[in-house]
Amino acid sequence: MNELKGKVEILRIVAHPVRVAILDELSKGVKCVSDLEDFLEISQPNISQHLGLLRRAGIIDYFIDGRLRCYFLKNPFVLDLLEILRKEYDRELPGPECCPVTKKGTYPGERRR
Amino acid sequence: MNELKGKVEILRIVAHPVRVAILDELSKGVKCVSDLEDFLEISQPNISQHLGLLRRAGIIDYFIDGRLRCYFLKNPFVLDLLEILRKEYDRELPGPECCPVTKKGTYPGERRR
DNA sequence: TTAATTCATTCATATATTCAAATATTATTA
DNA sequence: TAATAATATTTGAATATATGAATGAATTAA
Repeated sequence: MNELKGKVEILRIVAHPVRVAILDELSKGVKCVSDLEDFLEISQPNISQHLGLLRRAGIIDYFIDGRLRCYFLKNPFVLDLLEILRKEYDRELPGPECCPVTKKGTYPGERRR
Repeated sequence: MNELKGKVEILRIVAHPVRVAILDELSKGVKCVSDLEDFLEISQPNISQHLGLLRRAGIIDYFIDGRLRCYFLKNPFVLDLLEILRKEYDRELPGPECCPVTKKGTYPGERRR
């Protein structure tokens, strides 16, 4: 799970509005599928598909409680991801004026001759 | 850029190995396209397409220096994202045994009757 | 002006994703 | 054992994405 490649794959899986909503909800605690049904506005089979994707990617897992499947978060990287998804970003980055050398030894802003 | 929706869209754009590589490189400083060509193993037109995507998403921008286009990072959320992509995660999350109530008032682990 | 450099755009094709609809599975309850 | 509840799987159609190939600016150098 530590190589970049694996994390990019996780990113790809997470990068869907419904799946982010599911993960955000799971970050508050264990939920069964019908809990999720209550607050997502999509069909149960569709929810199930998203859960399957997330589970096969190792992002979530479940245990069985009676006839409920109780899903929970399993992946610490995703927790950090959720955190920055919730964070406020008010400004853009400072411009590049201060920055390093490009290929041929020019500095940004400096005109090559 | 602050609503969740926009960030999920950014995630979707970033979630590609080549684009992560580009962004990681840009996080070190301004680079022109031919700098990127040197260390990515894909064709220039393909690099250009990825740059175009990233630019249209507001993630990067460029200034012109002679005949070079010097690209730089523009989005602070993406900086945080790159940071957690580089971070080490050695353990899984603790299990759910400690956790909140599911829909019908059962506790995880507790059997419903 | 011509040629070279640097980068972008367009197009075609292969592949992947999304979602709905129908159906299946599994555990519990009657 | 049959019925029900909770959830999963499969299939298929629409759409989106990825990438290579070819081509097209724009700028600069000769």
